[in-house]
Amino acid sequence: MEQDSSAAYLRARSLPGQRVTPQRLLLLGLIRRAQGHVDADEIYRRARERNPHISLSTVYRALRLFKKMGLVEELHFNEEHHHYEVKPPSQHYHMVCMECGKVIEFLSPLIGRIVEEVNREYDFTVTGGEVSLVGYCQECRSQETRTEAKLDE
Amino acid sequence: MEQDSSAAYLRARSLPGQRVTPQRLLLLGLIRRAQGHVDADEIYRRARERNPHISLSTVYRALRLFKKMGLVEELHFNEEHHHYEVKPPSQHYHMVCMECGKVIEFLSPLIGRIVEEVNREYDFTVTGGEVSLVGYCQECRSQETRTEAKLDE
DNA sequence: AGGCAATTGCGAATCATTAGCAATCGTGAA
DNA sequence: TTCACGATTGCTAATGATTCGCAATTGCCT
Repeated sequence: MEQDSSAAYLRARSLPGQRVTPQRLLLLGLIRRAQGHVDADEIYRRARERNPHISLSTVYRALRLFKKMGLVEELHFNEEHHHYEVKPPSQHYHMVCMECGKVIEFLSPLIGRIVEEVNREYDFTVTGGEVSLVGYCQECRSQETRTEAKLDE
Repeated sequence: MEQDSSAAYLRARSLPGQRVTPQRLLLLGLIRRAQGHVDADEIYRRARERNPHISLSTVYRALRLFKKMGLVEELHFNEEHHHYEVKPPSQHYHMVCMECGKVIEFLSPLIGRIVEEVNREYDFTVTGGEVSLVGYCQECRSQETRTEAKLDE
């Protein structure tokens, strides 16, 4: 089952000395099966359903490790906290609705072209990246109940 | 002088009831003249040189206001804190070197094409966005002293 | 000039994330 | 298979960035 395949997966890309623990297996499994991006707290919440004693520190440590191992990608939306997703579920990018917060994923061959261009023009070796567009989705655009929030209120 | 032009600039786009204060003028002036992106702490440091009593809260409040007014753009790099820059100094994007942290700005007409594509394909009205590529710059790529930092060390 | 609401400064609060440390548990060698 | 050592965990406390609460100021409209 998935636990096993994660174990092999993890072990295969571990650096020497790195251990495969049940916590890491659980967390990686959760992120893998979480169709899309999740934040640390969501992962923590789901992990506790399976292992009520798991610690938030462990979640953060695992995320940091997975990121360093290249297994997951850290995303920076408009918010104060980060989101994570397995990498690469094919290179895709995000579009966030400023009204309802919905995140739509998209992909475009043009992005590969941009990366090439940057590599060439600026002599920079691009290893990853993020494209986050913001705007309004169709639903939110149609309802004119766009209550403009004042700053201090 | 710049103070005055900023005053006119600010007043012109203020909502009714919004005030033009010396603090806001100072802060906006600093961001405008800060060729490129700066973070809140850097702005605070520079602002104190001119007004030692200015408060960090005021800096954050002004940034939030300027962002809401559309005067500055908030950038999310790999870090825990945000960066800001005046908007739009022409639509451009960023490339961060993972080794030395240098940020290179670039622009590409392809990005406009992506936005159009997204608008069309997903019925999403894009109002802004961010493209952050990461990789290694030429200098860091050449020095093979790429000391790989272990996670816990 | 005068008054009221917007803004400031300060300190404390909050939120996400990280660090310290003793107890535990994978794992490679015997 | 067992052992021992070091990697990892789970606490809890610390940190760093950002926001809040509130009394004191101060733009700005009349």
